Amino acid sequence: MKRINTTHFAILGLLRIKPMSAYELVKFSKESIGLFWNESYGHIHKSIKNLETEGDVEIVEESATGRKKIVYGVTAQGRERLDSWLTLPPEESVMRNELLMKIFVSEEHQIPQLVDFLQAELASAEELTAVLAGIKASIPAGADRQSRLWLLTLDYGERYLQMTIDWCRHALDTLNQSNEEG
Amino acid sequence: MKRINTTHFAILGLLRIKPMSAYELVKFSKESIGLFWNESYGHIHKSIKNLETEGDVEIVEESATGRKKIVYGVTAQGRERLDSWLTLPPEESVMRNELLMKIFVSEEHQIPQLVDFLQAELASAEELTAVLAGIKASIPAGADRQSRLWLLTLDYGERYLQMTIDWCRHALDTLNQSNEEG
DNA sequence: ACATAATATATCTTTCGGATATATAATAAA
DNA sequence: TTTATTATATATCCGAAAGATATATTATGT
Repeated sequence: MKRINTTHFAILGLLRIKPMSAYELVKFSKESIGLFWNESYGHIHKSIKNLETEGDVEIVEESATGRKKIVYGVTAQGRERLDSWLTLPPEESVMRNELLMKIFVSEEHQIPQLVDFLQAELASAEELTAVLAGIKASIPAGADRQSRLWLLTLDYGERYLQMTIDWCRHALDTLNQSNEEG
Repeated sequence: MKRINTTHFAILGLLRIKPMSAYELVKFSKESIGLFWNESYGHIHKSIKNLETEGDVEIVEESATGRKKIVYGVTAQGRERLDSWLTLPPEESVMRNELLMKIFVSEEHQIPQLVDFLQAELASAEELTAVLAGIKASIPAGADRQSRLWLLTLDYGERYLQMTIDWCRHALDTLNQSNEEG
């Protein structure tokens, strides 16, 4: 079975929302779906060129004067391909959580450094929660259907971060206890 | 800055728990840290050979007769490198959740297929929860310090799945409502 | 007896990540 | 005012990672 370049479809999906340059696309991707969908600049850049060659995206605006900037948009063919891909059941989600992996392979004498990592993780999750709250506040209350879907992904982010915070606190409690017990 | 092959250290960490063949290693990885740490066979196979060349792992057992099987173990040098890597702060966790991405880039008329995907996701999270419960029951109550670390990662898995289940139910409620409203 | 599933190693290609180079415009600091 | 830094912007390279596939043996189920 031929492997699917999912980055292709992520790009089509985001460009359908609004035409963007590669640079803007990377930024928008990070700010909108970045919490649960990782994309790298190198890969996006390569993919967007492939998509252009295949006729799924096209240049809709190019500033010849001043700072160069190439804005891409989705073609009719690209829209069709995207919709067709969206009907396929999603692949299982993959995660690479280095903190969790380190905890699993650590030994007892390494617990103090794990505590440091957990505190940092807790702090960063709390910070991000505040950022999400700000984003949520900026979405109008009388949400149309499209923003209802976005709110669902935002809600996932909030729950994910809260789960992380709760677990970090639990882990810190546990590790501090076992430290005292010696 | 030179990039780090984290698979190398995941392998060292797991092989330190017990010597294994490449095949067993992949299985063990999936069953122990698979929920939050993704590894592929192709990459593990290549990495284990690199590690052998560099002297971080060694063959500890090889069945010449019958079915061929090569069991690897961590060398003293490998243990040192692992411990040194464990002191570094973990990289930010990365995720690729295709379901969430599809929800973000979908349009209103695609909501019915999203409902199907959410139901499948809910069912699979519920199944996995049962599997984790079985694993937890098999760990003795008077846990030593090592298994206390493992319990923490298991606890993370439980919370992650519960969060997923709660969110799926919320999403299904929301989408069914907006369907009725038309 | 036969088919199927589990065990086991090996290889190949494509996808993906991220470091780095280069250049311009806007902003902050000296 | 000049200088330094940050944000915007494209492009390329290479190593890490994913996963499809080939091959062979040993259990297990029908």
